[in-house]
Amino acid sequence: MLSGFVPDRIVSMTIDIPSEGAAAGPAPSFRLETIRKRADFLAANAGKRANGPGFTVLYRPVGESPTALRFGFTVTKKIGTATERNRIRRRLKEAVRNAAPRVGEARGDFVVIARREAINIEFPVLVAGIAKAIATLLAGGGVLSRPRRQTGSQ
RNA sequence: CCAGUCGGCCGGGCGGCCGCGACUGUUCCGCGAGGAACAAUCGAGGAAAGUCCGGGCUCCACGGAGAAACGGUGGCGGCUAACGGCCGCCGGGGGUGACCCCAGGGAAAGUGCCACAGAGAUUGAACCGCCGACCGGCCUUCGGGCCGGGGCAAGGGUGAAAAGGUGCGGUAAGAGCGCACCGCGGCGCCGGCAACGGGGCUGGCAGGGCAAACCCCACCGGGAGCAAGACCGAAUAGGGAUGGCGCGCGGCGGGCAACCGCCGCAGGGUGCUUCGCCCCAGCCAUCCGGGUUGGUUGCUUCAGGGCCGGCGCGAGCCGCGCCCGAGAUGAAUGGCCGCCACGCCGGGGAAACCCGGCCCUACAGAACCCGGCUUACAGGCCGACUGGCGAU
RNA sequence: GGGGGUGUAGCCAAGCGGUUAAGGCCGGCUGCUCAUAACAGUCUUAUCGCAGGUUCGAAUCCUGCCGCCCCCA
Repeated sequence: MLSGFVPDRIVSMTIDIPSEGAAAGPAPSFRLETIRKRADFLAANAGKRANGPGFTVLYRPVGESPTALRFGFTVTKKIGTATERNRIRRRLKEAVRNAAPRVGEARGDFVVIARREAINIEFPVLVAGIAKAIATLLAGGGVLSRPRRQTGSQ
């Protein structure tokens, strides 16, 4: 039963993020592995989540996964037109590609869910936000995802 | 120079670093399916959009074909694979003009509707009016006057619309009553492929509007859509076949039999008990078929675009000579930066232009492929033409 | 990819060719009450989603757009 579930909010710890050189300088080579199966997205839904500027990150530590680190991107139709959705997803992917190597050896599935504000957020802010969210999740922080309520009983 | 009309085009450029997808090549890894690295090449649009039409392609249905029903289209001719698209022409309307707009067949096939106002609204009428020729009556100064019967539809008024319009004649007043012109109907003639135009004779006029009301006529349309369709096919559960082992007793029914179904008893489980409820058959092996997640294919080179030459007023057609060519699939074409154009502002200059600064760069993302239509769009370029003003 | 519905005042809505577009809620004012509510009376509020067209006349009919909602694969 889902009734006895109490989401324990964990205090978000501040993590040192190298602020200088966020946008300048060539990003280190990093190959982005993306999630493509619907089942993997649904599985990540049950894990912890952390919010950033213009997005939410879901984390699912997968031990036996063949690839150690994978990222998925979700941009729903409600957010905007096709051009806007494309732009948001590409910027988020690039932000992840710039931010991911700084958090060290991460393992598991991360799903980035975009919000509409992501289209106007400065790119360095996006990169820093992604790095912070990933670090928070890897350190065990974040908020547990609430299970979806089935009936409207109060 | 100002104002305007029409048509066509562009939709920032160059470069650096780090990335993405496809294909080809080389190398490496792997028994293999396949994977990795590197290099070269290519990698969004004029609307890729809306999904409003038309096709190709695929499957389904159907003897060929036609009809009914339903839906669509609607001047004529042409273009086209086809179209509700485009071109040319005709007719009507608007504009000084360039030019623009029009669902533009049929109202004597039938049905229906036309509110309010108005006297009258469709086999239509006389409210205010006009007349006093004709008939009757009264009066008379014998000129005529008045009243009634009656005649009329010109004028007023109502309306979107009131039995052709204007003018002259005519008349008591009037009226296609007569005439001229215009409009309309009928019949020839001429021009044109045709829509239609021109002109002749003739008819005094036959008769309202609405078909984006039902309808009639002509023409067109079978349905669904690449998530179409084809192939491969995991785990788990379930289905079928065969074999092995197992399957309490009795009755009834079916069957040659193996066996199957139903009922009762026995047995087991639950439960304190009566009662009640549930179980009473499978397990294993091999094979087969359906099928979900997933994968492969369809999948991009064809009614393709551009240059050139020829034909056509044009839409287009022909010729091949040359050049070009996205293919993703939780979905590639991106992130950051520099310079320069374009634009704006300020300053200088007679001008070309120079210097400094700043901002903007729209609408928007392929999803099987084409032809159109419609809608969105910062800024800019080119050409043709019209009207006005000025100069020569 | 395919299909359906809907848009009328701040809200819910009727009207589907004919004067000036019902009705209810809300709001304003007045009465009643010591006061509020309720009740009674009265008043205001409409580019009929937008743009063209047909018609004498359009919220209504036709065409093209726009927004919102829903369904199927």
